[in-house]
Amino acid sequence: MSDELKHHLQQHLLFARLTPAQLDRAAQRARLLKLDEGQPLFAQGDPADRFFYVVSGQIKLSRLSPEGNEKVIDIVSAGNTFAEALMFLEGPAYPVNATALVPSELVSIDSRDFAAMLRDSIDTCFLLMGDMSQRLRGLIAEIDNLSLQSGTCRVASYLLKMAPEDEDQFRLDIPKGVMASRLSVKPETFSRILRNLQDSGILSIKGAQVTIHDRDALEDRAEGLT
Amino acid sequence: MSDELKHHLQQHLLFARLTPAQLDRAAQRARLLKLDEGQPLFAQGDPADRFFYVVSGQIKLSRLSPEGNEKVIDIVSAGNTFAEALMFLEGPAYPVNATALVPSELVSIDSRDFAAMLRDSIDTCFLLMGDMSQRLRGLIAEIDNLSLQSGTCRVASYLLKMAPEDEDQFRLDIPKGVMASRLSVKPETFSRILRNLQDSGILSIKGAQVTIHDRDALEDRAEGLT
DNA sequence: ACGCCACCTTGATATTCATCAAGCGGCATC
DNA sequence: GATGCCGCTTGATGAATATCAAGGTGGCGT
Repeated sequence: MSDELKHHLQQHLLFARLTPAQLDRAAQRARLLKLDEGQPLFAQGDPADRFFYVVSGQIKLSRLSPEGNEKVIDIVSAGNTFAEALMFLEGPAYPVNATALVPSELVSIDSRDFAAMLRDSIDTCFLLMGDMSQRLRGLIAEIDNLSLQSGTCRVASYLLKMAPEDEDQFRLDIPKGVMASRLSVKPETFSRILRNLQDSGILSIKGAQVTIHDRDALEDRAEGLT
Repeated sequence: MSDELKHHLQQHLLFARLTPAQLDRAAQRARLLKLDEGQPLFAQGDPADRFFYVVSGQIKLSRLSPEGNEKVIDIVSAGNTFAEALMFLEGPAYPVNATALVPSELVSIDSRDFAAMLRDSIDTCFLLMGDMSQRLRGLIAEIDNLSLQSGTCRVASYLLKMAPEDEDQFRLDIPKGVMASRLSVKPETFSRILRNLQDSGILSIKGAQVTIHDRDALEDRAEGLT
């Protein structure tokens, strides 16, 4: 049982530099959990004493406005961790809601315990700092996107990011409504933007199936050149 | 000379847990620099091999869109560091522009050197991780603000954050145009929002001098209750 | 004190996007 | 196969904010 956990954890960079003894200890304190589709993991404001590694599935991180509007901050997919940066705060509370988009398996790790172990693994500290650094860069890019770019730009660049390099055809792996919120547009607007891109002959969409016809034009849209 | 630098650095948490020898070494490799009003420090995309501590003045961090629009990400004031999180990235490039808003003094520190020193000061690692953690939380709050709140909300909460707890009168310490960009509204819109708040009797503004008449009402606006 | 310049304000208009309301279509259930 | 639900789409309208275009206004140097 603990072996299965170890096996999972070893997949992730954060655990790569631990000694076997440390990994054992981490695995002993870790728990495997399964979530159904739509099942919440934690809510914004809950005390944050654990962080998570996604073995399989997709976890939606979102925030709720007082009026009840939801903004999806990110979708975490298999092989990634989340909430690990909270380990270092004083009275840590999760700043977001976490919900499974599809049936998912997670490993949950005790933050305090892991932090204690970090003191004996400076290499892991550095890995973790690199990780946080990238997240910071990502969030700054996100803010840039939100304040400097139109909805169309955001949709276009997201599609480009989703699309495999060498293949013009692919499937959207998350519901359009969720994707819309991720990009900070309403579902209606998202739909219209996609329609617009189709009418311009840049791509076509059938359900979740996307076919890009003119990648260059799509890149232009992503840059904001009408 | 190096003593002056040491004195400055000791003010900041990041250097609090270094041994005297480590602090000496950091100070030797550090440089003091002065910027005139409006003088750029680095540009978005420049190779990022140093980070900075603000001794006095204000540094504006901003991003530029392809069309030339500027979005102010943050204003760093005396006693704070910035760009330290880039230390852990591979081919680090500054993700923002940095410019002095007023004549400023900075200490610049060699990232690679400091990172090397970090290996011998796990305590400092933890301080740094706490620091990054807070920044992450701040950026998430920022994204929340941008996508879930109106311009008026953002202005109202910013004013509340600026205002001293116990005093209803204070001065805006940065130009309104810069503040507008910080809050992701155009200067015209910013001006109109302020006018609106004045017309509602919530506050009055004369130049940079702000007087809050009804703090409760301002808090309501900040929450989005019209 | 004068004039200049940068910053801010104000007004009129245009654009983007949200909201409201309705219809469509697939998919699961019965 | 009918029923109903949910997610998506489409249309019509409205609100928030940007843009364009003129004025203020204050600070600063001469």
